[in-house]
Amino acid sequence: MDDAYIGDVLELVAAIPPGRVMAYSDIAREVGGGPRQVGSVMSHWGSDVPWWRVVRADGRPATGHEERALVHFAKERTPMRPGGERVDLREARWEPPSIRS
DNA sequence: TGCTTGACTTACG
DNA sequence: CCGTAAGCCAAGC
Repeated sequence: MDDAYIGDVLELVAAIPPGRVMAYSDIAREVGGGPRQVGSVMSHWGSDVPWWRVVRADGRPATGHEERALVHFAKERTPMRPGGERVDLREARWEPPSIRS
């Protein structure tokens, strides 16, 4: 768990556009490591980035932050599934532009 | 060194 | 769709 890794994760999270989200597994595939590591980084150093734009694989917000995340989702008009508890990943999932040609 | 833990996933029934 | 079980990666004790 080095600073470079932490920086990569936070940087990527900070790059997620409003109204869009990324799953822990998505971030893990981008920066390396596993989803749990990404979760660990977020829990320790994610307080100053748009953490609510990082959701679980099923579209539910991070454990322990469901309520606060929903407020932000409503404010950003994030596409939600019927029921409003989970993000509609099909619509809101964001792919970093770093894939370049 | 070995076991437990955690902002997680995926596979199954 | 829901709950359970197993897999995973690294850190903490």
